[in-house]
This record gives sequence, C-alpha cells and structure tokens, in this order.
Amino acid sequence: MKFNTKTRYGLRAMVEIARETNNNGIFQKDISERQDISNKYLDHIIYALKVAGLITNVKGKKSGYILTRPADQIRILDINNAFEPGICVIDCIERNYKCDRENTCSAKKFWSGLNNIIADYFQNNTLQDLLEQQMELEKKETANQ
Amino acid sequence: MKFNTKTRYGLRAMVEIARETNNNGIFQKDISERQDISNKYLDHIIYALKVAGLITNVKGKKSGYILTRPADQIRILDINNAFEPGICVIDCIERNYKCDRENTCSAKKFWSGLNNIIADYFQNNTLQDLLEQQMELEKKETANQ
DNA sequence: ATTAATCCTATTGCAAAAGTAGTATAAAAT
DNA sequence: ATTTTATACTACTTTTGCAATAGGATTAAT
Repeated sequence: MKFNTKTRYGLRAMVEIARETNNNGIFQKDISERQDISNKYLDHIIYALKVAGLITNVKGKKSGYILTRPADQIRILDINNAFEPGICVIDCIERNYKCDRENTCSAKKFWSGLNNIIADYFQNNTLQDLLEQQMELEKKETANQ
Repeated sequence: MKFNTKTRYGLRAMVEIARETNNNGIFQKDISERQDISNKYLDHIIYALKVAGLITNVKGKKSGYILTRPADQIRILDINNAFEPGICVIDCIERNYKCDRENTCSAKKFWSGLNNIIADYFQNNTLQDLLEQQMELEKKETANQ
C-alpha cells in the first residue's frame, strides 16, 4: 500500500508553485531543480495539474506557473484527483461493482470505513495548510543554522 | 493506492476461522469454497497467517484451523502485518530513510499524518469487531429473505 | 500403503507504474 | 525574421511488484 510518485511529486510541485504565485510564478525547470525531480518526468506532473485546472501560466511560456485559485481553496484531494480517479483502497467499494457477498461482508465495511477516513483527511487538508507548514519548517531550520 | 489481495483475502479468511474456532475449526479448502478464493492461492495466505502466529491447526492436519487467541485480542494490524512489514504509505517516512529535505518538507508531514490515522484505524479495529459485524449482517440478510 | 490435507519454495505471467524520447508549438530575445 | 528557450503533448521503453500457478515434501488418519 503505497502512494504513487505522481501524487507525491505533484504535492511538492504544488507547494513550490503556491509559494511563488505572488511573485510572478515559477518555471518548471526551477521546480525540477529545487525538488530533485527529472525535468522530463515533471512534464507529466505539471501537465496533469494544468489539465486539472489547478495551475496556469497565463502570461506565456516564460511567465512561470501560478495557482488558478487561492491555496486555501485547493484541497489535497484536488491534487490527488489530478492523477487518480479518486480515493479507493479496494475495488469492491466502488459504485457498480458487483459482488454476491456485498451485503454480508464485514470486510467490505472495514475497508469502506478506512476509505472514508482517508478521503476525509484529503478533503480537510488544503494547499494553504501545507504552505504554512512549509514556511514554519523553513524558518525553524534557518534559526538552527 | 490499493491494498493488496493477500491482506484482503487474509481478512476474510480470518473471519471464517474466527467464527468456526469454537466449532472444531475450519479447513482451508472450505474457506476457499466459501470465499471464492483459489485453494492454491489461499495456501500462501494461510501459511503467512500461521507463521505470524495468528492461527493454528493444533490437533493435526485434519482438525481445521482455529485462532491462537481470542478474536478481541487480534487487531487488524496484526493481520496486515502477517503480509506486510507494517503500514507505510510512502518510503520517506520510514526510519533510516535518508533525505536532504527531511526537516523542511511539508509534504512529508502530510504523509506521516496520513500514515498515523491509517495505523490507528488498523490498531483500533479487532477481529472481534469484524466478527460481530459479520453476524449482524447475516442476521439482517436472513430476515430479508 | 494409500489418501487427503497441509507445508513450503520456486517460478511464471502480467499489468501498471516510472521514467525517457521526440516532435510540435509558441512566446520572447536578438 | 530567425534563433532560442521553455512548455505541450504523445508515444514508447523499462522496471517492478503483485497475483497466481506448479510441484514436490510432509504429516496424520484411514
């Protein structure tokens, strides 16, 4: 049970973009350098985030990426959903999934309970939360040096 | 992000074993039939559960499997851990994982927060909870027919 | 001895994830 | 206008780990 790299990298990329949104944005290649992600692979990440409508580079190719809406209105779930159909820890809890056992399976209840708490966590955390956390961590780190 | 079939099947097998523990246990092949799992594949599941010390067939090969301890003392986490090293949604939150960013990465905080709530869920649910749920669901189903 | 069930290791098959390549395009700099 | 630089988009390759099967060994009851 591991989360995929696209969602992981996507999160980190979004934090970078969020922090530079009020400062003319950030280039893909700069995200690549700061986060140690191959620029070529990051291509896919950025592309998916753009298609999902979370980021834009409206002023042309050399303007850098910015968020399309405030960070507190971007849930982590939105970022996840740029790469995945949603949160689903096990196939049988999806709509339209047919299973003879579905009404008498305590395991299914267990898994759907798990799915709910994960989905809640993704709903309740926003990019703003991560951004604030990020700033705090960096401040702390600077103070230690 | 999907849970693997071993843990899924393992859960269902454990419920079957739990319900038959006070009744001379249950054979692997009967679990296989009741749960529609290939007997050959179930081999691995049962084996892992036995190695983990959760089940036994103490009276010999023809006695059927029973639990080694009461269902309320078997956490779902114990079952998970028969198949997995533990709960870990992303490599970088493991001990000994080296990353330059580790002290200043808000994403890591997010993921380890998620890991905690999942681990808690697995800790707080026991096989007894599933068993009771199971009995209730079956009673309800019988009433509907 | 034979049978029926488990025990245990090895191996195969396959699908999805991770990552690379390459061409097209578009804005900006010269 | 041409060159440069960065993104846009599709296709492809490589890798990995999961799911499942195979098969012989073992054990205990018939």
